[in-house]
This record gives sequence, structure tokens and C-alpha cells, in this order.
Amino acid sequence: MEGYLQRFLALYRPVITRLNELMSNYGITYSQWIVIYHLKHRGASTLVEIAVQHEVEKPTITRRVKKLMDLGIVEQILGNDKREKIIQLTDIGENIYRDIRKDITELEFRIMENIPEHERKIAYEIFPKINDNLKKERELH
Amino acid sequence: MEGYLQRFLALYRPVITRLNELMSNYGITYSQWIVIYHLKHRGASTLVEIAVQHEVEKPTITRRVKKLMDLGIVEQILGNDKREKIIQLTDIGENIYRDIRKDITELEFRIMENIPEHERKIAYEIFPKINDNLKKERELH
DNA sequence: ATCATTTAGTTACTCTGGGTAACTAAAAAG
DNA sequence: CTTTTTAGTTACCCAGAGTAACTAAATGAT
Repeated sequence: MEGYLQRFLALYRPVITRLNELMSNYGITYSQWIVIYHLKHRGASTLVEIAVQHEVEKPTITRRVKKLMDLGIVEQILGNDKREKIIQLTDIGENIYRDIRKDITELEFRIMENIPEHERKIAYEIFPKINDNLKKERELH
Repeated sequence: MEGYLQRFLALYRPVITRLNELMSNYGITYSQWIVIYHLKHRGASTLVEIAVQHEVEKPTITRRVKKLMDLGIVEQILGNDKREKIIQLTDIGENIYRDIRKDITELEFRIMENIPEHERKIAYEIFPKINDNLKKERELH
């Protein structure tokens, strides 16, 4: 199975480019969408929670959130711990989520149309397995 | 199958980071490896041939090749068309290819260890299908 | 043969996106 | 009450790629 990773990586740019094209209709990029998606599914969160979940550094999330606040897509709510910045989707954010979610689902449908359901499922479940294996590999540094 | 692309994309950074870590032992990055791999499998090529094959812009290949020439991994050979820059692997390049190929194959083996062969095969074959579908989608712009 | 067009490659500039280090302010631990 | 840890920000830097404008060489067309 030589070249598995190569095939995987070759697909990245076309996919991310297509998604960013789709997102640009809403003034955001895919990396910002990740934050919107997180807030929709996990509810109001701190920046560290988002960073940990998606395995990126804190400054990365600071930047994404700043952009989304400027766009009125997320807003800060106050909690007890004054160090924390808790954010949640605004109404605008909820609407954008729904619209983009619909677009992505349609796109996914189109690009997987000729792939049998059970094959999709297998590929779908392989990704997190590989991710776990990579994490274990990192732990042995 | 909502969230297929999300899972796919979530795997990108861990994979590319691990690969670049591996490549750094040889002084190159994954994007430069693509050129080495191309030359090994397709033989001496022009920059445009490489760019077309991997669907990136010409300046991107100019940069990658410049770096590889500095490292003595590829060299220019002369052809009839004086506009073209035909490059091929040097002996150093051939050795680096073999060493890295071995490392990648071992890495692939480790991160796919607990995934049954037939599942790997299905996932492996899905990538180019999705790529094709995306290309068709682009053509309808 | 000569002039216009196409092609290969380079250069300069810009953008996206992320990481690291150093810092502040607040909370937790001792 | 002092020390340590935690959340977030800022400043700086890097990888990697795209676009536009350009040069030089080859092709095509009259």
C-alpha cells in the first residue's frame, strides 16, 4: 500500500480550495468555520477548549475568534473566571451555520455520489484511527 | 455521512507535520519530496511537466527545484528547447529517495497497522475518485 | 523571411495559516 | 500571602502557495 499518504495529501489542496471558495460567499474561511462548527456542537466555549479540541495553539484561536467577532458571528458572554473568554454563536452566526452546513452537505453529496455507501463508511472511520495511531507515535517521540 | 470532509481535513495537519519532521532529517520538506518522487517515477522532467502533474503553479515548482538544486539533490540537463529546464535526480538524490522512501513506508505501516488490508484498499481508491469528482465540479465552474 | 503569438521559466508581491516566545492578569495551590 | 499555574494576547517568524508582470525562446501565419 505504498503511497497511501501521498494520495491522501494530494487531495488536501483541491478540497480546501473548494471549501474556501464556498465559504468566501459568507466572508469566512474554512479555518474559521471550524470554530463556528465547534460552538454549534459543543455550545459556548472558552478559547482554550476550542484550541485543545482541535489541537492548535492558542494564538491561532485568538485570531480566528477575533475575525468572527468582527463579523458579528460570535459574541462573548461573561463567566465567573475573569481570565476566560467564553464565546457563543450570535443569531447571525446560527444562520450562517445553517446555510454553510447545507452547502457543505450538498458538496459532500456531489463529490461522493459515485462511491458506494459502505465504502464511504470505511474511509470515514479510517481517518480517526490513523489520527490515533499518529498520536501514539508522537507520544513515543 | 455528514462531516466526511471535516474528518478528512482534521487529519491533514498531523500527517503533514509528522512527514515534515521525518523529512527534516534529510534537510527537505514534504513539498520538495513531491518533486523528488516525481523525478524518480517519471524520469527527467521539465518544470512545467511537474507543475501540471501536481496541479500547482509554475513559481511553486521554481522554488522547490531551486532548493533541491542548492542541496545537490537534482541537476539540470540540456535539451534542444532552450526555454526548458530539464532536471533529474543526482546520485545524492537517488540515495535520499531510497532512504526517505524506506522511512515513509515504515511510517505508513505503523499508522495503518490496525486497519484491515481491504479497508485500506478501499480508502486508498476513494481518494482519486473524490479528486476526479472535484475536478468535474470545477469544470462546471 | 518576418512579425505575431505562444510557451517555459523567473521575479516580486501578497495572502493564508500556523507556531514560538514573551508577556499580563487572574485564579489556584502551598 | 506568596508562588505557581492558567487563559489569553501580542509580536515576530516561517512554510507554502497564488497572481501579475516580465524575459527569452520557439512556433505559426502570412
